[in-house]
Amino acid sequence: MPEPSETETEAEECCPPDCCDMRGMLSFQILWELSKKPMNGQELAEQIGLRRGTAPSPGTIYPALKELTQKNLISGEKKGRQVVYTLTKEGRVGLEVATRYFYKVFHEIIETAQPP
Amino acid sequence: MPEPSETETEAEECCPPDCCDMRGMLSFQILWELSKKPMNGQELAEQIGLRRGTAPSPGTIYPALKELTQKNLISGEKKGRQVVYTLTKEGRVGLEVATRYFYKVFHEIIETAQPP
DNA sequence: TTAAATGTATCGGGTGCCCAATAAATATTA
DNA sequence: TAATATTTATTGGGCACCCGATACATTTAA
Repeated sequence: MPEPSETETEAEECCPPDCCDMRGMLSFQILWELSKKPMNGQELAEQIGLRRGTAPSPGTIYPALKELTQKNLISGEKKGRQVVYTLTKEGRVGLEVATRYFYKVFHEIIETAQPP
Repeated sequence: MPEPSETETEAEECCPPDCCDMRGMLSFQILWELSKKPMNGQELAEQIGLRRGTAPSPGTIYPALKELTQKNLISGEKKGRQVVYTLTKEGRVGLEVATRYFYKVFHEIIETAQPP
């Protein structure tokens, strides 16, 4: 594996700010990622890490997946040594509702941010 | 004061979903609201409540304001019995950084939500 | 068959958000 | 002045998120 970036000037330009806490919305983000494509725990953590700048650790992601499974919003299927998670029908509906809510609360904030 | 809605069919159509936890981002949201105009605690809670569907309680909003004050991101000025909060210069910078981060993490999600 | 690597899962400890209940300070009204 | 209303603030308890460390299961390599 090559050493991280140097030639890659893009890298991640943006990390969690120290002005305010930016935790939260993990389960929401998991549902959204899984709506794009089914994934196992690690890939999911990586995808979320791509957006957040830092990937959630095992102690964060797996309890969240367990919770969402118990709520019947996602379901996991063993494939070899990994567990691939998929949105359930209930999960799709939930994500839709949650997305509308998220839009209502935050869209104005997003719109004041001009893309780089 | 007139009784709440009945003729007003709009009201709030959207509340926190039960599919996933939507807590978090409070201090971020406070900074954003204060960037629109200086406010006291109650008005701030009402404004946030307008977006979220439910307003944060005193036990939520005042500790957050205290924290932000200690971090020198906002500053409060007593006006009669209320304390009017304003963004500090540091707070403005912080909000900008935080907004860029928030955009990076969530803009795709926002964009998949078609406005009602 | 061991050994190493990969992926899943749990544990203990910490923080921010969240509430209802309560208290305290200030301003207004009686 | 005394009672009421308004606003601020704290307390105690709960939960989701977050981490590093550790353990376990399974697959692959030696």
